[in-house]
Amino acid sequence: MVRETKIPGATIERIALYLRSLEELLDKGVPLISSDKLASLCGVNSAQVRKDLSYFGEFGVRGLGYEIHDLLKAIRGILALDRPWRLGIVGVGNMGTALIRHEKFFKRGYRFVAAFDSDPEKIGKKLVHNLIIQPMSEIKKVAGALKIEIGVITTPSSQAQAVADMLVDAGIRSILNFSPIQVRPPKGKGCLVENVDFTVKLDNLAYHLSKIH
Amino acid sequence: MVRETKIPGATIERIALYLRSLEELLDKGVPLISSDKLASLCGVNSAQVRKDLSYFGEFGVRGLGYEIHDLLKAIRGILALDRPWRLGIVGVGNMGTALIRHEKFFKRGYRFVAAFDSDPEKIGKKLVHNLIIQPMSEIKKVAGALKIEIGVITTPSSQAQAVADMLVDAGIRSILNFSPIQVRPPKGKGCLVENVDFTVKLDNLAYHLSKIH
DNA sequence: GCCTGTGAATCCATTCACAGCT
DNA sequence: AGCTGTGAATGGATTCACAGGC
Repeated sequence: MVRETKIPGATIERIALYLRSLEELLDKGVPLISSDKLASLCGVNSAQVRKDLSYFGEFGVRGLGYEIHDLLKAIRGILALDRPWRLGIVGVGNMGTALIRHEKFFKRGYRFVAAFDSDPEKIGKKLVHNLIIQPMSEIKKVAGALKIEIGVITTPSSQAQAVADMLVDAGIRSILNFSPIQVRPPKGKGCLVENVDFTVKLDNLAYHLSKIH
Repeated sequence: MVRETKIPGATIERIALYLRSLEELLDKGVPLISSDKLASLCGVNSAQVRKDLSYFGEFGVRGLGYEIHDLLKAIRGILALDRPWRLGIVGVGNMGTALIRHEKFFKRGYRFVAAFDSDPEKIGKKLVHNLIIQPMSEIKKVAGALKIEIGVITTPSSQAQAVADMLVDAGIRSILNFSPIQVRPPKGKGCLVENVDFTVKLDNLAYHLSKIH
């Protein structure tokens, strides 16, 4: 039963992965899956799947496997995706626009409730229904009024740290940073930061490619 | 001296991170840095920095620290960023465009030499100098002719796996996948895949936020 | 005194292997 | 027979702590 004893960070990441495969399976009408099948879909070991899930409870049936519908519901509960999350995005360039248009976000409960940019040309532009680009000076006011929970940074890297500071100052405790610098949260304020630095992934590929030959 | 004995994957990722901080420091004119300072810039332990670097040689001076210019050169050598890498991108939507315009890529030696899309409307459009959108049917021919080394997938997720298969079929052995499904390389062909699934990172934030309350 | 490089110790994560349920 | 749930074993990665050089 939902033991709160030190759940590995890697487990949470994988659970999010299982969610994706399970959603797909349910769409295809598959009702049941074994840890073995799910594992190979996600490219992990089957004991890993079972152990990961076991941190949160017993969701399977011995001899049968997991009822996909139920497991999905359980995972959505675990990841707190059974309720909407309110996002504010800073930096409406190509990357920002791509994220806002990303249909999968909405499906999973992530709602962009505000968008900010420093370019005066862009202020006032409507992105989608209800979402109008506002100046960055409004962040503090808007974040409070709209109860923004997660701040997304898609500015050039030169602005990224300053934007992070503004977000934290506005009371936001969770940041997803897409700019290719490591954003550090102001110490103390207990702000979570996830850096999505894909240039690092590219460097990884380059390294491994150069080893192969 | 460059011992090839099992270098942890995490070490490579961090070395790429150090590279970013060091580039910034050099721009600022800082000539020297200690493992301690570099560590806190990157949010890691200082012993970690030293151990990571020690896998590849001895780059520091006891009592002083690391000469940034030299260390940068060494790291670029380690990550094989001392030569250009030829990329092909498939899917020229907002995300693809954002990547192509990303100035940091070019600076680090990554060159987009070809772009593909399935939308007939987009075929023939010029993105930047020399880069014209081609139909996906051309992937195999073009990949060989232009010696594409890394394939970047920025299509909708429904197309991602099929595109990956096409890339591998075209002889590409390295894929960076931005679509929010886990792309699996066709078994056997020794193809490296890095998945940049930022929806997973968001799920992570949601999970941790919900714990804090 | 300052700071690197590294074996040893610790911590964390993955995998094995099997008891137990259906 | 089939498959889950989990302690025990293994394997990796991080951190400690200190010898050694500037």
